[in-house]
Amino acid sequence: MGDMSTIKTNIQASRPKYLSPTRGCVQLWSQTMIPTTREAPGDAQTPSHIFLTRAGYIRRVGAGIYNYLPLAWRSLKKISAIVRDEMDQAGASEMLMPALMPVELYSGTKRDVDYGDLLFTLEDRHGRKAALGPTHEEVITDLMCSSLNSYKQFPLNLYQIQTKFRDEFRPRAGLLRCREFIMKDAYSFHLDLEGDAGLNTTYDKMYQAYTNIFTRCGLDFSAVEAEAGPIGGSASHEFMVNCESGEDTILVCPETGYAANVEKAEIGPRDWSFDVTSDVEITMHHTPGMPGIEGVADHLGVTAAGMLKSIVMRTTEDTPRWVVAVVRGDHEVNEAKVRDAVGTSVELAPEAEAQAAGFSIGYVSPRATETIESILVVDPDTLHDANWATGADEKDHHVTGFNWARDMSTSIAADKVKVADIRNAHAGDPSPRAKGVLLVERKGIEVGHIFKLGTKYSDAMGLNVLDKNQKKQSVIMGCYGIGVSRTLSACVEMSNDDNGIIWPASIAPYHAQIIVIKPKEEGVLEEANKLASELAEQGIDVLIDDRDERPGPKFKDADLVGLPVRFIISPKTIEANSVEFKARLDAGKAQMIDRNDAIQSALDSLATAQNRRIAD
RNA sequence: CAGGGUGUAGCUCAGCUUGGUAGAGCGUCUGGUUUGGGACCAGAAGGUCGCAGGUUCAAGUCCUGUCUCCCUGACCA
Repeated sequence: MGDMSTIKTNIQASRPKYLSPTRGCVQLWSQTMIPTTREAPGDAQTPSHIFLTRAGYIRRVGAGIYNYLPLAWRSLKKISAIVRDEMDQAGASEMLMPALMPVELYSGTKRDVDYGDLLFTLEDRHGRKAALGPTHEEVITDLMCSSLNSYKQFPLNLYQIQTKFRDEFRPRAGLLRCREFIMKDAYSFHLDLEGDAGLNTTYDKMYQAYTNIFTRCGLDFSAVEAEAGPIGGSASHEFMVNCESGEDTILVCPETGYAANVEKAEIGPRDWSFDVTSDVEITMHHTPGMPGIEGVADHLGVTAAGMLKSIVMRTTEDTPRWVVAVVRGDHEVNEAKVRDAVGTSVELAPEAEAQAAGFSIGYVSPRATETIESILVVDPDTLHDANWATGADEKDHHVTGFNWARDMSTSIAADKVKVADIRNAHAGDPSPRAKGVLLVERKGIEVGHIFKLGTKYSDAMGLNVLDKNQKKQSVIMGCYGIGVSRTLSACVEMSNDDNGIIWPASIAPYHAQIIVIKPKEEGVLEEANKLASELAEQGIDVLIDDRDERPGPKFKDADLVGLPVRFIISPKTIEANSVEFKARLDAGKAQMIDRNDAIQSALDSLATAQNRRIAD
């Protein structure tokens, strides 16, 4: 007896995490709800939407609102279990906040305005306004105001897994963008940035926890730098499932692994010089009603890449200063990069005020800064050529043959110009981390986002405590989100073939499917149950397709549902003391294997299914 | 929100131009024949044609309004 339990404990200790730590579950197809369909609904476009619907995981209730049927719910529970496990290990505590909340909570941070129509609001019978939570910064900060009162309580990291509501402008692609969705959101609280109790330590722990979570989910993903918030630096990372059909674009350095969202990606050093000479004379052209780059380029017979685009911005200081940002005509100015170059936050200048200051909006050139007091910021790509087309600083006029050295000698000499990376990066730009290496573009689906919030919410809502020196300090916060339901669909989006879904072992609703051929014949169903029981003993969840159907539809449905391993039991296999076996990953038909090898084949195959994407 | 499309049986769709008894395939149910990659035969159930109003002897079809859902755009887990 004692020996038995010791052995059992050892087996379980060595059992991979994608298997059930206890006995696996065994369920009959005929006794659950798996409404597969031959045809996709007309409104489904993306693979995850089509297959999750066809394979009987989800059904649409309204725009961006879905039923999670038993299969989907099993997968979602498995994802949630992984999330909980890793969050708990990283020192976070789970709790649950309400989805319904008084709207006044949001007016404190002005997010009722910032969020705008994205916030679902409703009225109760007394005419009081309420909101359905899109995230919970306000609720938890409010809670902390009354519960957090000593520096000794830090650091603190709380999370929940809960349904969120966002009145999206356009819900789409099944579970990928919903109005009601399941999210894990965590919030951490600190008094310092550095040190064991500091935000940065917790942030790094969350980064590692997220890496563990998505690895355990069997996803091919990248952690990428995202646009930083109020703190600056690399204070924000997005976790992207790599997938061609993703709507986010990221840029990757193939050499160093540096990866960033396009809006954030830095561009490596580029050669530049103001002293490029040219014989071409500067010439004025009449270009009536052509403020846009494309029209003018056409009219002047140049390409957009041969033009300079000068965007008038201003700082958001108390006494704003003008900023003229110059990039090549085919590039886009990146506001955050201009902010970093200027050293203070900037915004696009309101047209009327810029006009009043003397800027001919739509026809501005770098030369405007010679007469109007302003900061000139220039992208290096505008500085290795000498013959530019650009605005003439006069309504309805452009010039060709502009030459920095010749036509702006005073400003340049006076060192009034800043040369900096101020444009959006593109594939083919130099990597910021490795010399001579070019950035490569990839598509992804954002499933997680970690963020250093700083004191934005604590300041807005008065969350502060006394520190060791009895000084009042604003609490520093971080927040960490995972789209649980989106993770499910992102996985399908990433991993499918013409016949259906291909799950990794860890988040498949069941690990294995047993197809029973001729279940009504004597002993067949019994043999299936016996095999299922043996598999369950190993922590494998089993779905037995016991329906009295012909084999064809059962095979098709099995492909659709996409469980990693499949057994087929029939009078034939029983007679031969064998069983048919097929991994979902393998092409072709099932192979006859010895009945005694069944369990080992399943275990091996599950390991392959789980690890293949990570190996890639 | 802007632009484009859509709504007829549980699902996929035809019928609308040219108004006249509500259709097909799949699925479901019954009986029979079948049983290894979405079988066959016979039968059955199932729709106030998104909703409201109008034109007409007569509207799924024409007109007006309204709603739904989908696709393309800025935002986001």
